[in-house]
Amino acid sequence: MDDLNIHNLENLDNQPQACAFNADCPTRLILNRIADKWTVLVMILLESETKRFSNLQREIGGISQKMLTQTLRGLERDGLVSRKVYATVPPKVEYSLTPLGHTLKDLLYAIKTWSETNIKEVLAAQKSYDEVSLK
Amino acid sequence: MDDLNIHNLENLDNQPQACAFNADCPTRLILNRIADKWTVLVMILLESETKRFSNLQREIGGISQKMLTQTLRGLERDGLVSRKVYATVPPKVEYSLTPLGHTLKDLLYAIKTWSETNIKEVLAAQKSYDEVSLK
DNA sequence: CCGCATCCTTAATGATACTG
DNA sequence: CAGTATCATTAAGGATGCGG
Repeated sequence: MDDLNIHNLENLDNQPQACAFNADCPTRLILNRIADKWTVLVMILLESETKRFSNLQREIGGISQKMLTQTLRGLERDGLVSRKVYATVPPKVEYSLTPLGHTLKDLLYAIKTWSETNIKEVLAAQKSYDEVSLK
Repeated sequence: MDDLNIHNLENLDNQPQACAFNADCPTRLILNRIADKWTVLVMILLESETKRFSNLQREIGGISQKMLTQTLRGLERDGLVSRKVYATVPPKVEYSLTPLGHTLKDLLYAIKTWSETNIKEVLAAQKSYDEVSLK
């Protein structure tokens, strides 16, 4: 695994194919994981405590059962979320962050904080852009 | 604009519809912007210096002209990127981050750093997950 | 050089029904 | 409750050609 195509992102002009900028670099996988519509929301909820499937679905507005399942499976496959099944009737499944998942805490909250801080400015920019486009 | 549905993310159990967890909250727009396949790559390139369209396309492996245009337009609309057209023949268009865009610098680099730091562990987790699934 | 418009293909998501 | 499976729908993306 030491031959992964991971390079320094500095001096990009001298390394046009560096790291994630190379379509074949595995680092792209991480970007595509974070760049998932639901990943951030699911992980922020799991960051504070273990939660059940139905709990997550109730708290995340607009997510379908299919999408939640898909997101959780992807996160589990990436080693960010762990899934614990209780052999009871009815079944009970608990999701939590793995230690690796918890290392994303600061990043997740940075995204949350930036979003909340700058949403108004972004909306204003959109409004302005759209008005100009109408001319 | 003071009536935006932005709430505290703490005590989520008491606020199941808080903020980005509400499908109708505008904060979702920000998540969907960051959760764009190309946003992070484009913005990291523009963070250090102004770049031309063809320059960006050359440096981002795998992005099509259509997707780069679409990403840049979206970022421009959100007030994160500014576009400067030179009325020359042939035309020259320069892209750079706005002051608002620059405020994402730390976040962008946090994503980059986390990705580079943990890519091996994620790949190992995927491999392990896939092997178990085959049984 | 930049990038829009069009057509076409493929991937993502939603809706519904069913199971341990 | 927590899914899986299937089908239908929609959205995303690629390819090509044209125009400022």
